[in-house]
Amino acid sequence: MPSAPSNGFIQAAFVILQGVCMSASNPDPLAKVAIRAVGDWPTDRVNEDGDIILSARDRALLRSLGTVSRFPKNATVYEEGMSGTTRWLLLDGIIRISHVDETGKRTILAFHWHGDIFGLCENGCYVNGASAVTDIVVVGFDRDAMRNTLLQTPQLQNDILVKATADLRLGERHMLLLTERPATRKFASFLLELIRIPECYERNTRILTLSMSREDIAAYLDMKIETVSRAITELAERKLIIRLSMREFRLSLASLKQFSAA
Amino acid sequence: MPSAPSNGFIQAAFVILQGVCMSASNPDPLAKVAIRAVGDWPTDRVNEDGDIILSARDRALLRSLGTVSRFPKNATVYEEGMSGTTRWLLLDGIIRISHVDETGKRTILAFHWHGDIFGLCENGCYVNGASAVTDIVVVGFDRDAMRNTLLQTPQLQNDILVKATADLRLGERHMLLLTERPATRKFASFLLELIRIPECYERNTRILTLSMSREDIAAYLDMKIETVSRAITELAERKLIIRLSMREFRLSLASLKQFSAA
DNA sequence: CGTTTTGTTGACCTGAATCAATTAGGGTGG
DNA sequence: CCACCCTAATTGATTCAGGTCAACAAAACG
Repeated sequence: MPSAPSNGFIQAAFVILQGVCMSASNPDPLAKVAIRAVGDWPTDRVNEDGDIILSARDRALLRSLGTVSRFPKNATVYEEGMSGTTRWLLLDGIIRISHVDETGKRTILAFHWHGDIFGLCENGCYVNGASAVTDIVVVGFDRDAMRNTLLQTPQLQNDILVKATADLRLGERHMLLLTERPATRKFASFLLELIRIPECYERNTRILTLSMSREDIAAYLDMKIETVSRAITELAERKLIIRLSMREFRLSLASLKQFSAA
Repeated sequence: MPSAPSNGFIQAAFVILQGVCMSASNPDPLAKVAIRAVGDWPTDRVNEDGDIILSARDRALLRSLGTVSRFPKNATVYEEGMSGTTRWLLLDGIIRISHVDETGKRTILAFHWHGDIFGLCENGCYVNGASAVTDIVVVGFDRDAMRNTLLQTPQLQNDILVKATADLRLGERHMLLLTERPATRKFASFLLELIRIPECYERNTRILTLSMSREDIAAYLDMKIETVSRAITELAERKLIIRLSMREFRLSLASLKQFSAA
């Protein structure tokens, strides 16, 4: 059976959480099983939330195949270089995927939300680290069991392929973000990426909620926290955003888009 | 039947090439059909060249499904925003995938070599442009025909999924490259990426051949051509590379790796 | 409340962009 | 084969956006 995480540290986090979180939250987290494909897909494949439409049978398959774990904010799901082949599906909360280079600089390669799959490995080791930005609920799948299942359920495998393709596109968008300049424009474009995530943006009130710290944003955009801070200040001065709190802004969507495209 | 490209310009390039190149090269280009997954994969899935091991039946399927086209150096396969849903498999030569932003800046999101698949689209339009760095041979697949085929051949679909996963990793590596600094170190790491591509690097002689211009390199690394040039000069001065010609260097692998990790 | 962490602001400095001038190659036709 | 042209690449001088270092303010936490 798949994968209670095999590393001692993670084991601990897992066990602690069984106690800490389990009671406080959804008694059947697997009810939430969904795979999300951000982007523009034919409506027969993806519902209005961006979730790929799974058959009852495929949902049941995923449920039977996976093992649920919970981690608290800032816990490590796995570390870079750690051996392991579990693939993870995020049910709830936010994950950051990060890489630390030889000089010690940390880069965040992606944030993930519900319905995202993560856990890239090479030679049986994770190539990046994954840690929780907020409290999270994940499902772990044994890589080989998953592969065997996919080979027997072509439609589900196709859904995963659509997901991978969507993630390729997201990677491209992140790359383009990294090359944007000046810094304020880059940050504005980052905000516009976030409004695509329902968990972050309330359409009616136009309130965007940053769930991550300035440090995480800086690591995602390849900037320094001071520069992020200055970018926020400049956008506020130009009245493109209104600060409601440290991590909540009301956006002037049209002007932001115009500024971002300038 | 799949997809002679529907756009007039491409049609023209295609037709011209039927005459110009067809005779000068492999009479059966489809013999080369292969899908490549760069990275470290179990040896039962990928051969020593990095090509995914396809069954004779799956290779035959791909051949029957695809239409071969040829394009000369610098020709456009498709333009950003162009409508079309053909997915392409590159058989020979080098392709650049590029995006032009609102300010006119061109970013190269990827270079592709034999065995790579390209042609991401959203809402029936290509999200980036693809053009030939060298003369190329490609196979075009109709998206829907391809999808139907994949649903009926789980093993082939799994191979494509492995390919997509490999490309996700390549995207991450590109992202990390973009965040490297200073510029000379970034460029050194770029050279180390290229030695993974058999077409670019001759192991015995340690000669690396850049098939693309300084301009392309700059667009891929998010630098200016002057900065690329200065980086090359610095690496040569430090004796980490020896210039053999404008686009050929002999590498001091160990010192380059050390420098790149500094 | 005091303490610690997180975020902001200011002053200064540096590495890459910019602008400008050459130089080297590659291709063409005489 | 060489002279010419045109493009690609290099080098130099200067500027500037963002990094760095340092002080401070504002939340979060116990």
